[in-house]
Amino acid sequence: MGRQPCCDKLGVKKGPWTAEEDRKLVNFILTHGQCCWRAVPKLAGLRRCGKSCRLRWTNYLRPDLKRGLLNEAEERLVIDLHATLGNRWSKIAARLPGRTDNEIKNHWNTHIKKKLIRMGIDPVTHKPLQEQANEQVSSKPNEQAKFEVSNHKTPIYPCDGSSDNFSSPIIESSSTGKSPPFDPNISNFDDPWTNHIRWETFLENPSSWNFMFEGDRQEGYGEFGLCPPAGGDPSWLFNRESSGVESFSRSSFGDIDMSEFTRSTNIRS
DNA sequence: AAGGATGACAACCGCCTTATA
DNA sequence: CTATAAGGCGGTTGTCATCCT
Repeated sequence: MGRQPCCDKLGVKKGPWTAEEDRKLVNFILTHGQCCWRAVPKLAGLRRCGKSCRLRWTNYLRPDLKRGLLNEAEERLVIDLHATLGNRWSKIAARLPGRTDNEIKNHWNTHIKKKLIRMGIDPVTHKPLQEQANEQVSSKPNEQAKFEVSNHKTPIYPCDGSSDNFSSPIIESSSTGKSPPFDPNISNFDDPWTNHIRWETFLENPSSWNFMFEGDRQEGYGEFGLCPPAGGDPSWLFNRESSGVESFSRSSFGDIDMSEFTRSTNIRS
């Protein structure tokens, strides 16, 4: 037999929470802490599903939540993270203290999406809409089309805080007519840090990428879309399919110390 | 003033993964 | 090992407030 059902579907209340229900839930959580959500409605005296209680607490009642609209810096961070992570709202929310995945998702759909479209940027691919239209017009063999999707560059948004609206993204190079972006022999990345790494050294010297498996770092990389296979081939990083990232840069490695890595790979400049 | 359109966001739904009997 | 519920997540809908005609 499996577990018992999360709640009795009959007699469960739906719809907006009342102040009284909020008070009961907050009192219960503050007194007993977060435990088995299934048990919460009964113990707290609520006619709600445990799932509904969890959602209400995590999205609205948690005392560490920030209220109000996302500020400009938070918005920029959301856009940057979305370019790397896509619609993985919980991962994005994990990088914004006091914000919930639901809140960020709502803000994206109601504000940021429209703002990007007004700026001529596709909110899904983060590419200029014009560039995308051109790509669709020119018919290409499937493999080439697939490559060009993976070859798109994450726009770089100016962070001078000078404007309420963002400037158009700076696309540092065209995505067409180039070898795959992760080809270490070309090292023609848009990100200066990435471009200055001697990737051939990285591939030839397995110890230079051991830093990826120290401590709990691997989990951290997952947050940025990087999922290195333990003991595998370092060239995994250059393969979008296996690494799971559209494009990577210094920020793809989070805020860890990369000095040993850059030293061992003879970083240029 | 009425009512339709739009914006904002809370809440629900359904699916997937993980945990457990 | 299997079946099934819990928990988590992303997509979608519902509701209320405000704006516009």
